[in-house]
Amino acid sequence: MPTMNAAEKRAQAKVGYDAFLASCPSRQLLDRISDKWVALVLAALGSDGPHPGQDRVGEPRSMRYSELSRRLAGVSQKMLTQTLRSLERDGLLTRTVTPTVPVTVAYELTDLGLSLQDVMRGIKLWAEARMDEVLANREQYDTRVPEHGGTSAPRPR
Amino acid sequence: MPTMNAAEKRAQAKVGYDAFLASCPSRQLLDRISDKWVALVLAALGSDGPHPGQDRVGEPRSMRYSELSRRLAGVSQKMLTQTLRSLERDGLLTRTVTPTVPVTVAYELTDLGLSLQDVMRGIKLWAEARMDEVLANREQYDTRVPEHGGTSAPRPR
DNA sequence: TCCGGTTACTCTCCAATGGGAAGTAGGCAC
DNA sequence: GTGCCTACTTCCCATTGGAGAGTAACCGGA
Repeated sequence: MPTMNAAEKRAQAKVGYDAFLASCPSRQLLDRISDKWVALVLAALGSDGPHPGQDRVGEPRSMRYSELSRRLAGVSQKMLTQTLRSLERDGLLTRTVTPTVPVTVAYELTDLGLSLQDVMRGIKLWAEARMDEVLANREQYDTRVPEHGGTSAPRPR
Repeated sequence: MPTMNAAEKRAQAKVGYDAFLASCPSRQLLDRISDKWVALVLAALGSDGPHPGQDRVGEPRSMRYSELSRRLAGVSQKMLTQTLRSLERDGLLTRTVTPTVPVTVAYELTDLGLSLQDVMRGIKLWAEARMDEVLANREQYDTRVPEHGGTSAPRPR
C-alpha cells in the first residue's frame, strides 16, 4: 500500500488496524460483530450450549437453521439468515446444505469463528453475571433527582 | 419472586439469567452492551488508550466529553451522549461535572465498567488482529459462484 | 391428482434507530 | 453587544430491524 502517510505508518507498525479510526476496516468489522445476534449465534454454535445440561465449552457443534432459530428465542428469520450469511462470508462459520427430503442446512464454527466465540462468550456471561448489579444501579439512577440540563429531555429508558 | 414456574426455577438454579431467552433482562443488557460505541468508549476509558504510546492496559483514565468525541472518530454527538448516559445509568461509568468557565464533564469507569472493559477489549483486539483473515475470506466468498436459492437476491455486502 | 406438510428461506410493509446538522444555555473576553 | 466555548438537545431523514406472509422443491397420503 503506497497510499499511506506518516501517522498511518506509525499506527501500522504497532497494530496494523485501529478501530478508533472511522475509516479503518476494523471499525466496520467491530460494528458487525458487536451484535446481540452474533453473540448468541456464536454462543449457540460454541455449545454454550445447544442442550442445556451438557455444555462442554469449547466443543464446536453443528446446528441446523431451525435449531438455531429455536435456541435464539425471538430472532426473526430475516435477522437469523442475515447474521448467518454475514458470518459465513467473513469465514466464521460454514454452511452445509444436505439435499435431503426438505433440504437441511447445517452451520458450524470454523477455527476463526471459534477464536471469536472465545471472547464473545465473555460478554454474554458478563451480562448474565452482572445483571443484578446493573439492575440495582439503574434503580438508583432512576430514583435520583434528574439534574441533566433539560427538564423536558427524555432520560434513557 | 413467587411468579416462577418449574422450568424457570431450573434455569435460575444454574446461572440466574439466560440471554437465550427473549424475555430475560440479560438479553436486553446483552443488546445494550453489544455495541460498537460501547466497545470504543470502554476501550478509550480503559486507556486502550487515550494517548497512543503509553497504553498501560488496566489503568482507568478519566476523559472529558470532547476528548472522547475526538478519540472515537466519527461518533455523532447524539450517539456519544446517549451511550454515555446509558453506561452511567447502568453504573459502568461516573459522570462528574466541574463548574469551570464553560462546564467540563469528566467520565471515568467504575469497577463494574472496568470488569466489562476487560472482556470488551478482547473484541476490539480480535477485530484488529483478525482483520486480514476476514478480508481474505470475504474476497473468496464474493468471487465464488452465488449458489443460494434466488438469483435476484442481493447477497450480503 | 391434488392436498397438505416440511425446511429454509425471501419479500413486503412499517416502526424504531442512528447520523447530520443546526440550535441552546450560561458565562467570559473583546 | 457580539462572539466563542463546552456539552449537550432537537429536528429531519435514510437505514435498519421486526412481523408476518409468501415461495421453492419435494414427498406421502387420500
